[in-house]
Amino acid sequence: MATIKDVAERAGVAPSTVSYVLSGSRKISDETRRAVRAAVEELGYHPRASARSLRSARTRVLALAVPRVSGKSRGADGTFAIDISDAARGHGHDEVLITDLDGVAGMRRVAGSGMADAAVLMAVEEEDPRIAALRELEFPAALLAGSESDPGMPWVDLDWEAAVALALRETAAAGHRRIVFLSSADHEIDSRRGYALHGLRGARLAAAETTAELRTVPSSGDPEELGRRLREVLSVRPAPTALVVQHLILLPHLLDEITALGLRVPEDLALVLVGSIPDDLGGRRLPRIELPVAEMSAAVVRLAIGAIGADTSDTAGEHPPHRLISPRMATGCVIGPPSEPSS
Amino acid sequence: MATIKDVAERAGVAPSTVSYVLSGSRKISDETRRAVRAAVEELGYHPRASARSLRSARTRVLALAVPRVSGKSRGADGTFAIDISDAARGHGHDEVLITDLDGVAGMRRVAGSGMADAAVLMAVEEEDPRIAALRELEFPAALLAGSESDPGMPWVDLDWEAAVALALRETAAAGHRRIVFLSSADHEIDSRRGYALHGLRGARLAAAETTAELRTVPSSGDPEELGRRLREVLSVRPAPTALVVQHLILLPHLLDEITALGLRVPEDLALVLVGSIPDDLGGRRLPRIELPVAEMSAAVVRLAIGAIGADTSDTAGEHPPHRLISPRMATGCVIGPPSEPSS
DNA sequence: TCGATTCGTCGAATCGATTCGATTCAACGT
DNA sequence: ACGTTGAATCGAATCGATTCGACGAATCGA
Repeated sequence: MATIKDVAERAGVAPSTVSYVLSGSRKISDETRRAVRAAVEELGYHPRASARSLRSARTRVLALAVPRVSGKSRGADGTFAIDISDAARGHGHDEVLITDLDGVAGMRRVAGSGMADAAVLMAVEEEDPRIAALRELEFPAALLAGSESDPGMPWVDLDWEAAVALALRETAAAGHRRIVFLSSADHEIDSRRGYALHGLRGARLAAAETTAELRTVPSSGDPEELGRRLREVLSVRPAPTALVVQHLILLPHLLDEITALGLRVPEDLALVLVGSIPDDLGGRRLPRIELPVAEMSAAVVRLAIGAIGADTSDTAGEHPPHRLISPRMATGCVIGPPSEPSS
Repeated sequence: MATIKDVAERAGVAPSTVSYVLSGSRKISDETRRAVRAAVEELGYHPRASARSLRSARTRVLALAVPRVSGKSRGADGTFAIDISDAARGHGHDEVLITDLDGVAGMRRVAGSGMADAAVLMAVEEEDPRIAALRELEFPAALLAGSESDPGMPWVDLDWEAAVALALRETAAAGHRRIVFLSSADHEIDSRRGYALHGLRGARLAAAETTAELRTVPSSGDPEELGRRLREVLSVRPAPTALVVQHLILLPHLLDEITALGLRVPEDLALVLVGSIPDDLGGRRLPRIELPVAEMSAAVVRLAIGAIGADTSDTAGEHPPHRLISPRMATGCVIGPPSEPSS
């Protein structure tokens, strides 16, 4: 493979001159510049990443720590991984995947060997041990999930409170008077995941401002248990006419249960999803609050790259940037009115 | 961050000695070795990846080229990305994601800057331009998909022919006499995707060896069209009792259509999936031929790493290794018998 | 015509780890 | 007593790009 020396020889200049032409950090005569450019072209020269980052102490690589805890589907994680990579490329960076089962070990490896300039952490739990490790290593990072308990770390998250509130508000506005909110699962609430807690808060918010009857039921990681709760809540009379769902992992199973109850969607029961990606739907058009994956990815990459310059020294004074992404209804889907007018 | 020089100073030896202790490539006395080990521990020393790979011309990184064509769901891609990363770690390698919309440009970038030692290409089409680029760049690679038209490239794929044949054979063995095989979509067949063609061949194979009535219908990327074809094929009388599906992207939509026809699964219609990952199912237990993601990932990583040493010179003689993964039924699910005995 | 300034380019040091001789020192044989 | 062998360690070159100080030539003003 061609090196900068080869290019220099071919152009009849010194290697440093080639470097200046490429970086533009010093003025070079038109004539020389043309000669160098031609040599670069002819040899198909590409600077070697390892040499460049050895010298500059910058790799132009972002590390993405993928969650390995069971729970959220890996499908959404993959979607994020791809969109984050795209966003990183937009800033001239590449992305390595950190999939170590021991997340802390993975962080130590990346930070220690200097393979990346910063990390993006997905699906952060409160009190995530990786965050402590990152802080100890003084490694720049941004989180893809809100984290109240960890000030000093930049993060991005969907405004789950607003998202759930919006979904409920829109459902009520469509004319539904008896609405069920199927929130995050028990175990997610128990482990104090931000999206779970904020979703519940959004439901309370919406309940306070509507005259519709609103019942909140936690979901479950166990399909059987989820089915039981669903049957119970839908058997109340008069029956609810709308179901707003935040816990989408078991969505297909949910649809099976609804079908088994003899209910059609959306004729008998309106179904509204909160925070879904198109992949979840498999070609169906259900009304939903989108999870703006591209927007969140772009934001978290910006924060991670922004954290590279800022050292711990000046972090003391300023508080790091956070970003709550506003929810939107997906375009092209409307919530239908209840079948029996109730006003 | 600590360098090898710091470690050497602290241990009272030369940097080269530290290197020899760490690599074990020369004999070092117990005493010195202990001193060096202690210094490494105390300073938390980690060799810098950029320096190491500049010198050794090895990055210990694999590039994963993620497909950006619409079609196959990104969910499965994400699952593969994670499992491939795990497999790579098992061989001491990390994984960068190449998500460039222009796949060839991405390959050129990685190969040119030497950020990775080899590439893994997902979802390869026949006549994939990336393969030509890789060959021209003499960059080691392995493909995650069979490729008859590209000898000279190692690849791994599920044996789709055997998978479809197995699914049909098992369905017939469960007592079904009228079976519909919903194959890959038109556009996949037209673009000569390996899994599509082999799946069809598997259906022909199974048809030749069974007495059951077997009808093959291509799927469609368009939900409406898919619905039309499904209604048509299920309205034949006497009605088919089993549906074997290879095209899983629109599975939820498919289930909706079946429900809309007033059919229950599996009571009225047995449903068997070919090449699915657990994520596809959302908690449901449907009989299916698994897509052995972990096994395929491990195999493709082995091939990619194996291709690193082997240069084009000796590739001329030997043909590169291929690996067809044998299909298996997922455990814990059985195909039910048809409701009206037909024998 | 001579010093000062500017412009364009070069040479050498640097980043951190690896690796190939070279060197030191002890033990050994004659 | 002296050369020989071998074990353990050191020193220096190397990988490829970046960057700072220096240097020669051209240009300017006086």
